[in-house]
Amino acid sequence: MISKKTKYGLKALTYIARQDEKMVSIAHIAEEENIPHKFLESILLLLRKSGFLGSKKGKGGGYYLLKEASDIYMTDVMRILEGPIAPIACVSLNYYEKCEDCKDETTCSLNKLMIQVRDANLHVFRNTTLEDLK
Amino acid sequence: MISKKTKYGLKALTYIARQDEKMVSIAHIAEEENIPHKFLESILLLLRKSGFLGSKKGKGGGYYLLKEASDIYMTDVMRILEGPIAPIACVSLNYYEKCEDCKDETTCSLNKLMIQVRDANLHVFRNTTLEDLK
DNA sequence: TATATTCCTACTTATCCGATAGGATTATAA
DNA sequence: TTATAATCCTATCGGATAAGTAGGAATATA
Repeated sequence: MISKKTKYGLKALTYIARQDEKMVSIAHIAEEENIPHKFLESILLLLRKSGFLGSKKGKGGGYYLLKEASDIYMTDVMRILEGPIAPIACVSLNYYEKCEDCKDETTCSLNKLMIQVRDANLHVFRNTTLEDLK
Repeated sequence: MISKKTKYGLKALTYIARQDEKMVSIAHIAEEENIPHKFLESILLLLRKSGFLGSKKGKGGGYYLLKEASDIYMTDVMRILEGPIAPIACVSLNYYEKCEDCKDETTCSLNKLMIQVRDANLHVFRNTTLEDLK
């Protein structure tokens, strides 16, 4: 199950993507999408620092997409918002960690299943961009 | 990411499935698979109450599979150990819950993506049984 | 100068995960 | 009968993480 952070983040990105060219404020998105204002603020800050969004301070300011929606892949967004796409760290491509209790990962009974799950999810996320959510 | 409960549960089930007919004790599995004894105890209790395992108390007792490994589907095991297979409750088949912040689920921008993820995972779990993990 | 925005750090609160404690119950076998 | 070895059961605990909040600093506009 994805976190609320991820859900809110995806909704906000979609909302911004729908407003071509225009700047969108946190307050506006929070209102329209029923997201707690301060929580959304921290999420958009993260998305800006991760290179998805640009921002403008001051009156009339807000957020905007730095790339075309069709160039923003769910693989990248999910990794920032939710973390690993793999169901377990020992088969993660981007967040790999050794399994503590396992003697040998390659012969672990879970290995094959976990890789299948990872790849199934990767397939979906690699073939979906923000454009598809609009 | 799956919980340790799920990981340990799957490993334990696999271990039991490998011992044809024989009873296996918590202590034995805990030792072999490097799982904390008391934690494993609670997991096996759950799996027994959920109908996957039978048990026998007292000296020489332990756990055993109630069905053939090839009849134990990952869909069922995962739902007990990990909960919903869907990435979000509002598209869950077995753990459905209404989305709070959403006006209309069917027109929600996340809906299609979440269903795709759900189905991708379902496909893997429906086509994997405990036999495949042995 | 008033106002509206983002930026930033820290904090709080609640929930869940992982693990443990301690004994009750039950079966085996010496 | 008794010692032993197992599951059964309920409760609890510490720490991490999730979700959300506070409060002001910085910046841009009109």
